Amino acid sequence: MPGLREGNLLSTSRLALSTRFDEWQQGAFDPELCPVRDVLGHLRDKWTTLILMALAGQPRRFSQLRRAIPDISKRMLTQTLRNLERDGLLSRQVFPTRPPSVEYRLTPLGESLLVPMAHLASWAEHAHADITESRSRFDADRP
Amino acid sequence: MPGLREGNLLSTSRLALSTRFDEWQQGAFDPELCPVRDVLGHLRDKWTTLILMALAGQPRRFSQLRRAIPDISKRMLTQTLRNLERDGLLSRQVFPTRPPSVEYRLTPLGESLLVPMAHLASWAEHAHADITESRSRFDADRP
DNA sequence: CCGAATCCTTTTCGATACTG
DNA sequence: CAGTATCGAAAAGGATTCGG
Repeated sequence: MPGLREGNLLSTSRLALSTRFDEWQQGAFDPELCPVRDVLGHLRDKWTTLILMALAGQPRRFSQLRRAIPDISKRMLTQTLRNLERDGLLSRQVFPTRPPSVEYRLTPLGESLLVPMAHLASWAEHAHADITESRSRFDADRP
Repeated sequence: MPGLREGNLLSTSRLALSTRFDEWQQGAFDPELCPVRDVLGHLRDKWTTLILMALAGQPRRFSQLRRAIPDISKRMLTQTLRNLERDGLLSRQVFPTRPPSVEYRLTPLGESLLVPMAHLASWAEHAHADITESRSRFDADRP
């Protein structure tokens, strides 16, 4: 009975999120008491998700990542990789070759993030048609 | 056997994400073929998640939302609400009172987003300690 | 009470040039 | 190859003012 299960899942999610919201509100949204904003902060930036996806299947070297994500600049790639390494979501291994090569791979913690990320991606694909239609309707009403 | 189930879930997620990445790469990351970036774009901005959480438990009026999220400006609240309304994630109902009041509530589509959002929030809370520790270690190594 | 419009500050991002 | 440094453009965000 998928309807019932979905209903329960929704109630649970709704309760979980609104309860957390109330708690953070009590604490005036102190980052210490509000892990989500702190932890998920980097996921919001432009390239993080794409990099994590590129590394989901296999480890890659710096220039392989550049080729995999053609429109990223060296600067942004470096910066985003640093942040992810700092958070422990990926590890950086330098091979002492000439010229040097550096390989990036997801840590177990980084891989554990793939699970909720895949849920979200799946939701996005599912909702895409509805959202596109809603946008058209909205834009049509006001020129 | 939770270990096995987690393992399978991880494999599935990894495959799903890396496959999607490959597909988008083939299409040069055309937004038409890459719904996630398009759909999830607004979720990345500073206030969207907080607003959705504030509305998860109950509908609220504009000024109630301002009080619920003390450090948001009127401008940003208006703008973020507009984007969410445009995407069909929430609905806006005007009551013809004096002075006017406007109520915002999640649509079914908006509520369906709560489910993956709750997963992600749960992951963030779970990973918070690891990430904090990783950051300390990283920062300690380089002054 | 709700929100549009304006102005200004801060942050983010990208192009370029340079190093081991 | 894998970065760092610097600079300027662009976008996001905030404060303020005004109007229905």
